[in-house]
Amino acid sequence: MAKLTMKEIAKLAKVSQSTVSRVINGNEKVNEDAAKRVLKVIEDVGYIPNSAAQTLKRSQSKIIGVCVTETYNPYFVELVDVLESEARKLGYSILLHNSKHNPITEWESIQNFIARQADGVICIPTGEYNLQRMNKLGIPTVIITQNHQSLDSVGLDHMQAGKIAAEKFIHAGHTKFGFIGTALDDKFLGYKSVLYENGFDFDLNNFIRVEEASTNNYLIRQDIESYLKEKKEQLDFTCIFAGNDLVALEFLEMAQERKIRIPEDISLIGFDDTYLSKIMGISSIHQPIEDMVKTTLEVLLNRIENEVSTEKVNIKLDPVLIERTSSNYKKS
Amino acid sequence: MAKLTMKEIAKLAKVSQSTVSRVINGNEKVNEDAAKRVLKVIEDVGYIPNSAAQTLKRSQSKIIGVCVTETYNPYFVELVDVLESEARKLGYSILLHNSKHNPITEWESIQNFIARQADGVICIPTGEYNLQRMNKLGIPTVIITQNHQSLDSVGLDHMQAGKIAAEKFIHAGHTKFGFIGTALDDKFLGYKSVLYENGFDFDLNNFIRVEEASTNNYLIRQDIESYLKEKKEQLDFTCIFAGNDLVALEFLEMAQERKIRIPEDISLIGFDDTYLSKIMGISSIHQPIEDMVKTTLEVLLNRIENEVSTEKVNIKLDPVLIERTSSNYKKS
DNA sequence: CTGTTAGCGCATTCAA
DNA sequence: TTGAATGCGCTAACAG
Repeated sequence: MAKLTMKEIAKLAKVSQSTVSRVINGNEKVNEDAAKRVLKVIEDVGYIPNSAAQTLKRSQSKIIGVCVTETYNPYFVELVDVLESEARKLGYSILLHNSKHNPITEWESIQNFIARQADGVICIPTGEYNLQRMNKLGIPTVIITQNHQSLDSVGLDHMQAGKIAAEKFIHAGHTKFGFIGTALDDKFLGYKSVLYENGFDFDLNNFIRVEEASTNNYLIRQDIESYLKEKKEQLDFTCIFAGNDLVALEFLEMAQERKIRIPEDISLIGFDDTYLSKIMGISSIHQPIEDMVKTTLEVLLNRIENEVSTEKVNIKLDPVLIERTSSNYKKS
Repeated sequence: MAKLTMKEIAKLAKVSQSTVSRVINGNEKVNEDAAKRVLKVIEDVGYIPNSAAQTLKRSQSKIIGVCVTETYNPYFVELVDVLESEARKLGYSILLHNSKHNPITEWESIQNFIARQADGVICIPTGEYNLQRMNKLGIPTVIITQNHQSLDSVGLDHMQAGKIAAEKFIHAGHTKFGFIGTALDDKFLGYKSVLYENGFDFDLNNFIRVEEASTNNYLIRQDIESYLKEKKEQLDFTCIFAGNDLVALEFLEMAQERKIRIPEDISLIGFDDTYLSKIMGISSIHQPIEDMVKTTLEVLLNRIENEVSTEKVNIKLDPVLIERTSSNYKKS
């Protein structure tokens, strides 16, 4: 099946090539009879318009470039999944890239999106590295799952998530608090602030630091082990909030190996509410993926369609704690 | 940053547009001085060639369309991940679609790939539905993770996987065998055949049927529950091989709830060797993802570059059993 | 309502 | 070595 062009369809249907274009795009009036003929030929030969040509002509590709940082976390997988199906409903295809937390790769991806004339970009940034450049791109871009003032963004209120976790722990009667995650995380800030407001202290010795780059079980485990080694296996907290479910999971496994009971000895709350937490019975803070995706797409399409460069939009969605067994324990 | 074209680069560098094209593509000789100027301008203004135009002109898009059936199974996620990074190394971008096991969606995706002038297609088919049509597409296509004689394919030897599981169980002293998975699965055939060869019978009452469409924990669980109900909660086997890790996981959870000990009461082997099995300690049959992806890409690129329509290639890779605790038990 | 024409941005042939 | 000219497949303005 050699590739057919409109010209050939036109010849077969005995009309001009522009008429074929008209019936395909269906905006202008075409003689009913001619239209039928054209449609039949298209059907018969299985003609599909060349979108490279359309893109060139229309200066519009109907492509959205999506760049994520990893797919190890099931949360991102679901995000991409929803993104793809929602975008498809709106007539867009997804060009998917995975930066693997590498800013250089990220930038290459963005360049690729530009080269391919993507109408818009949705990005989970690797950090601040490329944000400025992205801003000057001249292509609508929205950040998802995070908030950055310099660009349109829709994320979760991470600060609020931390607060919710802290409140839960405080209400359950805990007095010694732990945190496990990356160094710079609004969740930690929110967590800590609620502790202070309630007269508690956060002891930095109870911060188990996980590297940004620790994106798989094994690496996270190493971070935990090295913490334990440093602390001579002594844990001085009765509850802990984890920056994401992967981290929560590894903490849980580590605890089980050491006969630390969850939640009796240590209560645990994770983040993302992926099925990892579901299968392991880990309480977790839920991110509304569908909402987030739909909102993101709305913001993006709005930028694509009305290029009025109004102020940046920064939307923060609300987190919800999903309670499971890992935090189901009240201190006397 | 308005979008720049070659023409404008040419003007800025005081050369003709074709010269700019020459220095970018670098095949033809260009005056060294002029080349330098062009490169500088490109660098300065951040020019990126419009690949829609290139695609149109070259009849080559450097896009590979990838259509998977789901991303719920982490195995597919990893597959896509590796696919993307390997394809990128080879200068290709991935257009990713998710058919969600719907043949209509699948066909739409393929059409989209054609419209976008994809140079090749890699597909995990939803079934036999679109295979014939795909074959007549005139665009190189290879099936991954499955084998179909009518198209190029690279998959695992599922039959062999079933055999390995059966052998393991037989050697461990089992005499009553179970299987959980979809109805038509070569793994089951392999499994059964080894049982027969060794003088055992497979009792179809021990086949827990999971629907093809049961692609998440909840649906799988329903299939299991309805089986248990039918059998009045009586399980007449001491070992079971699961068609994939998700299914194995649900079986495990169901068993735990019912105080059925794994592996003491029932030994379990899963399939795919995803991290689900790793975190749950489920023995599982490993699929060599990297091998599979690289081989697939090799086959595909070979088709793209030399359109010699030789015989179909059907490659079957070897499965390997990764033993964990869920099968670590010898019947006396 | 329809055909002719121009041109999107680029690679490439042909002259110079 | 280089510029001018052509055309990839399509949309859209224009003239009929």
